[in-house]
Amino acid sequence: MSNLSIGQLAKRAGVAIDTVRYYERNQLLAPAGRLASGYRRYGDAELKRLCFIRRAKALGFTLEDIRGLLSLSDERNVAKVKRAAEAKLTDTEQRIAELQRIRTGLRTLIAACPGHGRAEACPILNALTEEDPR
Amino acid sequence: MSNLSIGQLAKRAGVAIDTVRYYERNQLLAPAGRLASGYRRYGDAELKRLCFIRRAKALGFTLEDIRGLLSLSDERNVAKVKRAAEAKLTDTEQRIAELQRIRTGLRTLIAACPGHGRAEACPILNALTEEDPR
DNA sequence: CTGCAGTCTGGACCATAGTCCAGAGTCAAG
DNA sequence: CTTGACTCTGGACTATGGTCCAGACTGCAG
Repeated sequence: MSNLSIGQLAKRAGVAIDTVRYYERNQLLAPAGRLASGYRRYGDAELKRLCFIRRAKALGFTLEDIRGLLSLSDERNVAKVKRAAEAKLTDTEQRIAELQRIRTGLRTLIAACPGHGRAEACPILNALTEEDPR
Repeated sequence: MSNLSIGQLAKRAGVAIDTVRYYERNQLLAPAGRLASGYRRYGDAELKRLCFIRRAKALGFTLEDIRGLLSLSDERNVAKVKRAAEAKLTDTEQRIAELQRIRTGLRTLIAACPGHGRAEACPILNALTEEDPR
């Protein structure tokens, strides 16, 4: 079992030292122990946990979500973990749909804009300028 | 030409009063003038400008972007406006692709997870827990 | 033993896009 | 004139996810 300083841990997990301490402040990752000097010490379990956090973040989970996932995985409650992943999938799909709506709007405007001439002929400016307080 | 108080302006544009003042602090929207008392007064131009901001935000532009668009539209520089919209489209497409990548990851994990049994059999936890610090 | 790199703490600060507050002053209807 | 609604300012506070800093202490190599 490795016995890592905060700097070594951070390097291995690919995050900043300050981020590790930030996670500790936010109850995501506690050190395995401390030296007499107060220096934090981490083992393999903490390294795995930190990698878990990094990967979950890459999947679009917030730190709040991850706190939940970690407590679930501590409980080894597979059903709850699956439901959390499904909820995050739904959420992700909604975000995609929203962005696609935006994309469609932009494409329409760009396609209709000559890109030169008077501003009055520019549908982008017109679409944005039109009074239409919903 | 209407002569609006900040409250009337905010109501017509469908935003909060504080938001109007926030936009002013951030150089997005200045009042047409002030009464002797210091009360802000707005005309049609400001109402249009505020609606512009609201609509651009709905299209996914940040306030920073919008500051740029507003100065372009002041310039009536259609080519630059079109290029800004195209840049935002590219940006939007990248965000969609990123979320789709996340969605694929989640779907794969969910499909492979039995939803019950031992945590070791849960691919969601395993995928997240695997050591693989890139 | 020296010196430098690493670590400690608490708190300030970053961007984003606001929201809310106190305390004072003002506007307009009745 | 009174009263209630509106507005003024400056600053604090929200959430998210960190980043940076000073000043002090520690660990380790040479």
